[in-house]
Amino acid sequence: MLEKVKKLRGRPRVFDMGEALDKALEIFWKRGFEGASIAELTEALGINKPSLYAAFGNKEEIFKKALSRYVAGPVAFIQEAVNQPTAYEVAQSFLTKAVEFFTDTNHPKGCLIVQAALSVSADSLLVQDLLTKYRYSYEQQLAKRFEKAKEEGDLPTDANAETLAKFLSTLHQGMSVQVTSGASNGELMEIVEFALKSWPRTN
Amino acid sequence: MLEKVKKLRGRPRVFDMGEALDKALEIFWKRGFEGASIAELTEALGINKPSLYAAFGNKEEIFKKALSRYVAGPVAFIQEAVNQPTAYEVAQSFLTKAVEFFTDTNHPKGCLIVQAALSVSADSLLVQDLLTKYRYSYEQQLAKRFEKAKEEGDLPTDANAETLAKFLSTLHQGMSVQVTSGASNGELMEIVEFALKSWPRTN
DNA sequence: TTAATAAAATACCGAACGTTACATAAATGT
DNA sequence: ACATTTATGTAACGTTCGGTATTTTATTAA
Repeated sequence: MLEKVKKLRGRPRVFDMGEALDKALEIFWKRGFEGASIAELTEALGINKPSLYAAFGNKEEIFKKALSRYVAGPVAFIQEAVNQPTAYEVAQSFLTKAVEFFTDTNHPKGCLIVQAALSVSADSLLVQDLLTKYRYSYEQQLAKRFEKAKEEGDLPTDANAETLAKFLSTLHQGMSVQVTSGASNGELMEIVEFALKSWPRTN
Repeated sequence: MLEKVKKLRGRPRVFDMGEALDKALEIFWKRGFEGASIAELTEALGINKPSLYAAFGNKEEIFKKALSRYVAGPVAFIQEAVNQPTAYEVAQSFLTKAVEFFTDTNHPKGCLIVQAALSVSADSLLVQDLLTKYRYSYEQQLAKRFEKAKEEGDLPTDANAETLAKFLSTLHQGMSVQVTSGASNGELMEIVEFALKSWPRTN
């Protein structure tokens, strides 16, 4: 069994980079990109500003690296949803898992990608745009899955895959707002149940 | 016909306060509460900082006064929706007018109350909370209207007025995010049409 | 003509912002 | 032992932040 710790030269880092990024992620999640200050980040991480900059780069780069952890970890449930056997189950899985995620008390409420840079100053338009593109790419994953469902006869041929995907995406984004405003798991689940009533099926 | 302009003492104000608030509103609408800087506000208004502070107070008070114009003007369509004769028409009016409003090119896209203070620093939690309460009060207006619809036999007795209201509210908030991300009037209208398919009716 | 009033313009306040120079400490390679 | 490498802590950088003290200007009342 190989030891992965190859001894590095120089003074050893006193903090774990992964843990540090997770803490930074939590701050960005709560405060948004601009609402999170470098001072708040370094305080939460227990390190000094030069250490933060040396390890991760400037604020935008710290955010992007925290975002990578977010999409690799918490948000991976989207893949799980897309892999469901039927379009209905894809939609149901996507929405219910989103609700579970949003109301999980182990991390800040709501969705980082939805909220972290919705309204920003002119300095942060690149970050705003980055998150917009992330949202769209997730929506497109759903749309492609529903196109496949039409080919498989699982959705009616007159169903609009893009509209269904955008409908789910819109509900998801709205629920993210709702949960940060205090909506409960139960309330959101009722919304999900109602929203799925009109889901198109072939039989 | 009485002249309303009673001559005031002192140097006359060179800007119109209503117009100034409307311009401030537009900045807050685009940038959010924290994303809008006093410098950007004064530049847009064409006045100096002391004039702004003397006329309206500090940043939070300027925001609140701009917000008052927003709820009295653009957002008045909610009253119109609630006054529709049936629950279905209430929902339809609410969503379609929201889409028209969101995509109106005469002002920034999306909803100020949804977006202006979703993710903020610890300094602006009061503003964040204020907007959350506004959202909830609008949702409650819808819920009360649907309770009335149940009494009138316009909605099934087993319908949950709160859930229906929260469903509409969630869609509204999600569409606000969608439109700031580039969604078109047509795309949102398709979502609205789909969302209304499962609306409960008594016959 | 002068006093009183109120807004304008200039110029500044301390604090916080993101970011970095610089000297020091702790490890390894030779 | 000593050079090299890399992270650390302190302390500062220039800029922007929200907010204001002070002086000047424009108007009305007396």
